[in-house]
Amino acid sequence: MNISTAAAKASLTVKTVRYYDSIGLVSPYQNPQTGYRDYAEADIAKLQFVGTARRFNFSIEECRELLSLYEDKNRSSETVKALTVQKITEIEDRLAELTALRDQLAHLARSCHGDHRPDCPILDAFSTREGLSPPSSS
Amino acid sequence: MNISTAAAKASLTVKTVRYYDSIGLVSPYQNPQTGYRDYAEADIAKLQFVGTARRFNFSIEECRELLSLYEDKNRSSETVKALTVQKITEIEDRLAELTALRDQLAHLARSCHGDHRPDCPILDAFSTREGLSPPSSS
DNA sequence: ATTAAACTTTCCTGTCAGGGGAAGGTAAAG
DNA sequence: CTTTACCTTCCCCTGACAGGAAAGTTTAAT
Repeated sequence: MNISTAAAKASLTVKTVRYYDSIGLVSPYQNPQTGYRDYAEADIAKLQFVGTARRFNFSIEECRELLSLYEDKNRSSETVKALTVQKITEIEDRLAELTALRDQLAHLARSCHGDHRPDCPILDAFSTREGLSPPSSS
Repeated sequence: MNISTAAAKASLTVKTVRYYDSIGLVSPYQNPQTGYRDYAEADIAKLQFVGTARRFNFSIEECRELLSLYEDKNRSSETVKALTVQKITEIEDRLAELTALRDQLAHLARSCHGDHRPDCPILDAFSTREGLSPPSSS
């Protein structure tokens, strides 16, 4: 199967699929005469697997780890669960940060009259940093 | 004031401060003899301003816009408020996505026994994609 | 059979916001 | 005067691809 059909089946772009080959994540058979990649069904399954894991915010390296677990018939589920739980924690940390960020911006927006007068509480808050504690990291 | 003192006062790294000069965001006086940057108090204020805006998730280009508004004595606050409100919307969209992501991962983690048995509902979910609708974009 | 369209390949550059480090010049302290 | 601690520019690296050029291949139409 050619790369564009494979990409379509996995709901990925051709560029992405080629990239996954280049980093050794999902490497299909390559015709020595033409250089064309030839994707088997097993490759499609891997691409779909990676695509789903990526949509779940797993990094490429985490996908590589998950993929090796996926292919390991003697795998145990505890490693996968640990990875997932860790990912959940990361997401919750990010959620807390973003929520604090939104609340502070919303507070600033409420205090800003938003008309043509030159004074602006938002800019003042950014420049003085008094009574304002922006999140430590974004 | 030398660059490392300026960076410390603005709670930024030297690399970051030098980068802000290189892109014309905050450019101090530069001694023609030595090539050393010399930061005035007004430059420090700008660096602090940008640092705060960055911590509030504004992009460099948005910081550039905010900075020009900050320096414009005849500014109106409506532009700043519009930018802030838009940023709040972006953050809320991101919050919704991340919340859905966390819920789905949490659901998968709960269904996984996490022991040494080889079957793993998480990996199964990633490979079959049935009964599972991952967020469209991350 | 020829040609044109539609694929494919590799390679290079760009994104965003800097980080890391080398080579070389300068300033401050002992 | 020497050592240490700065400073400068320059180039490559990050993650996860996207865009596009130049060149080869396959497929469909003529």
